[in-house]
Amino acid sequence: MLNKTFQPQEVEPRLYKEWEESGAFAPTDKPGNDAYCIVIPPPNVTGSLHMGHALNNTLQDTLVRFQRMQGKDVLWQCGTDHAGIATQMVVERQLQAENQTDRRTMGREAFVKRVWQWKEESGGTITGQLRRLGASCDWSRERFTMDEGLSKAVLKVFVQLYKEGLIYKDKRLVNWDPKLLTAISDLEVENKEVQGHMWHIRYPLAGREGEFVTVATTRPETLLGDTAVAVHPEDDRYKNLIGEKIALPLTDRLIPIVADEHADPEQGSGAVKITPAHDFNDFEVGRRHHLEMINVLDETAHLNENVPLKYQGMERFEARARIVDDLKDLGLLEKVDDHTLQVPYGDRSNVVIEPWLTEQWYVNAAELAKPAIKAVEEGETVFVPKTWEKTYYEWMRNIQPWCISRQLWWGHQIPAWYGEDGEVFVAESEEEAQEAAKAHYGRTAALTRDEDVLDTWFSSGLWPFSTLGWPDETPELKKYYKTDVLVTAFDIIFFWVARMMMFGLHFMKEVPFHTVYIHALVRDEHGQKMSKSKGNIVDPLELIDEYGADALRFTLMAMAAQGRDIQLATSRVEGYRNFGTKLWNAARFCEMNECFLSPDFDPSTARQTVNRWIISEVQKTSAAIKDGLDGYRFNDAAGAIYSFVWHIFCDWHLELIKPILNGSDQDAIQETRQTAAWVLDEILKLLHPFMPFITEELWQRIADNNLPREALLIKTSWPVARAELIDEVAAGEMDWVIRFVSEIRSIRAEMNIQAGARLPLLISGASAETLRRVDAHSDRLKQLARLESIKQASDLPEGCVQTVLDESTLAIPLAGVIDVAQETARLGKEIAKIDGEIAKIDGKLSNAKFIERAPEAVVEEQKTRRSDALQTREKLQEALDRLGHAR
RNA sequence: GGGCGCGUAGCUCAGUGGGAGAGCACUACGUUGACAUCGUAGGGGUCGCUGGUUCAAUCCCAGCCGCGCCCA
Repeated sequence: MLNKTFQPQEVEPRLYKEWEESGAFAPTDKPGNDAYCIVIPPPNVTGSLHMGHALNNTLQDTLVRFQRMQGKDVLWQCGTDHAGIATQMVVERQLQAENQTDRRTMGREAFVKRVWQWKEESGGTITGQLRRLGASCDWSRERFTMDEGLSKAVLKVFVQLYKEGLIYKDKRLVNWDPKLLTAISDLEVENKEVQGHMWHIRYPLAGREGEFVTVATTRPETLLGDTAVAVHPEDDRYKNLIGEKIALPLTDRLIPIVADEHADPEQGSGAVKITPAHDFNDFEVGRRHHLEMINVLDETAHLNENVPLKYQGMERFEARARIVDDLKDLGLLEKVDDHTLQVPYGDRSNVVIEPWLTEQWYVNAAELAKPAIKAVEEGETVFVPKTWEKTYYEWMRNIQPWCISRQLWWGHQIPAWYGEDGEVFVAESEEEAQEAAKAHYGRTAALTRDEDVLDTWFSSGLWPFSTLGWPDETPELKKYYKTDVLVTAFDIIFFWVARMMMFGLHFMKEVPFHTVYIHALVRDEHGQKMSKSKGNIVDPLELIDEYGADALRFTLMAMAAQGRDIQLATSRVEGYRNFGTKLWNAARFCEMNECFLSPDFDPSTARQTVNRWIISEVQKTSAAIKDGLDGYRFNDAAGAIYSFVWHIFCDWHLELIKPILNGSDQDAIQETRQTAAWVLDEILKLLHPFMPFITEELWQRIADNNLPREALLIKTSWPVARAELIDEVAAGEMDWVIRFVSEIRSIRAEMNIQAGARLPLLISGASAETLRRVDAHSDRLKQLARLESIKQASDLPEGCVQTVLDESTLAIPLAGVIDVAQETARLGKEIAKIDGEIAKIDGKLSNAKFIERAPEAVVEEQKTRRSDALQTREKLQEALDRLGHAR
């Protein structure tokens, strides 16, 4: 016997273990099966599960379970990435906390060893949390971006791209993180709006005593690296100064005034200072005018030896204050305005990023982007919702060289070796580099390896094929590439999706997936983005603890409408936990009533209308779920199963069959029990991808009463909708029964009739079919509407409460009991409502153009609606008239 | 400045060129031994505003107002 409620805490770990040990998560490897593959967006190995992961993996797991049940040979390829900067930071912080040491003191080898050690200890956190969510990925194939095979892939890709000229070294401005002491990519920079100042500084003209050009800047400290002042070539105020020199304040340098369209005459004074080594725009100006590039900052953003002695060694913001003071003393500070500006911050370090001149490795992303753009244009890969394709194009068509080197120790070390003269040898191993060097120098040479490592996304960009074994030609690679769908959030379209597309096409000559499903961002219930600093994080694990994994999963699914963010309210999670309880109790009801599935039960042989009807509804629901999931409309799929289980099966079917189960017709009892058990079984299958735990538990518990199951539910076949099981006649008849009961319940409640009182019911004006239905369903009509009797009457007595059902009038004689005024008001309201509807339809039908131009079916529909409404109105009017006689 | 998206019930959100929906919250009443993590019934919306297209607009188009996000 089932308990009153489902206990997720007890059941979830047990079932998960059972699934995993049974091999249910691994591909079946049966020949002839269609392959279906999803690669997981690898979470950071340092990470822990947040709501975004919960949504992302719930969607994937639902798809994967659904496809698996449909007989596909499913691989959900899982793993984690090494998260270069983030992981290195974590370990460095630990070192500092523990023994006040740092990585430089330890040395590279010891440090990297320490990171690996940490990864072994805590790298399992997030995978354990994914298990709690119910994720059915194939753990036996779990990969890590730094493991041997994936590292081999990275080497091969780097070397090949280098040989093809698509990877190269260049000296240009990068986004430099002066705290982490590494370059980072454009994408790792977060621009924040801050309140700052605009300093207007007078730059004295050389050889023209007392004359100035005023420039405005938000970064006065870069003045020391200025190598020009630019004015717009068409700006009449400055035309005559082009070619003149400025005596750069605080230095002894003379710098030219150049004409460049970068100077905007509308902005400030129209003249701008040019610091090519410290500003991306100025860098371009500098190139155009062959200006000197003076780097005035060191790697920690302190002023270096290229500035006057008094400023050397000063921190950048301290230097700013000092320089402003000095300019003021010299009378060169014209004014200071308040100014809002965008300041670049490192997304990991949260310090202000410096554009800094260094030599780094780059990928020619523009070249790799070309086929990646074309593949989406031609529909080889489709984004769902489609609107994200615009975002993808926008980024891909304006793509910049991708800086891939990082001055870190944790990551894939760049396979480049340098000879003593700086000659570079790129090779997959030191031996090969040595050979190349020998060929080059004609002798054995001492080589040193490039110290830097690669951007983490360089390795995760290979994920869809490196995890399948590439560069080896494994059976998995052959079978599962290209993969099916990538499920991810929009914020990593650039970081990851774009790069997988580029690398996939370049190395596999085929897109990595045919569909990219972009899901929502999960926000808090007020629409705020969840963040630690706001303190509005909802921890998915806490929700799982409180409501169970199924409830959380179903909530996310039900709210995962395309193109819209999810605002998560715990009341919704609670509601879907209740849904699980509802199902549990329905199963309990079946158990109590001995509704046990018979292995040879054939739903097409059911004879009872109520059974034929529910069997039809199962088919419709199954089709709706499949439609929803196939179209990535998860909320529609979830809604279909929810309303079927609660509002059709529980609210109506189980109530409607009670009179049969409690009756004496043994054939009917037998058929009804088997049908109910069969429907419950179908429900478990249909709901399994959404709520895997409760369904699997019920699947097994039901078997205890019945017959042993051949397989776990996770391995059971999906119930494909069968059109031949849909009986529209039965559906129409049960719809009538439901409306009958609802009408009576409604008037009882409105007329404040005692809930328990059994009442006699009179029916008049009924057609032969209606009378047949009354007869066929009298037991259930009487029970659900709390009626003592149902009798046909040609004349209704005075003092009845009345309602209209199609052509017939239902009346409850309550002479002397009902409040005539109240009933008059109620009927009056009904009539007014229907009059409104009739008026609206008449408006359309009297419009000649409507008759002329609207499709015939629409006109017909309106006519039918009108005559139905008119019929109801007449009946209601009659009822009202009768009431009048009672006065 | 460029781009994308969103304004539908008190709240959170679906939806559609032709009869306004769900969950939660709210109100009333709880009978029928599956379920109070429940049942039954009910109230509640000028579908942001203004124009246009159309026989017909909450839905399509334009403008405006408000909000969010991405990029510069």
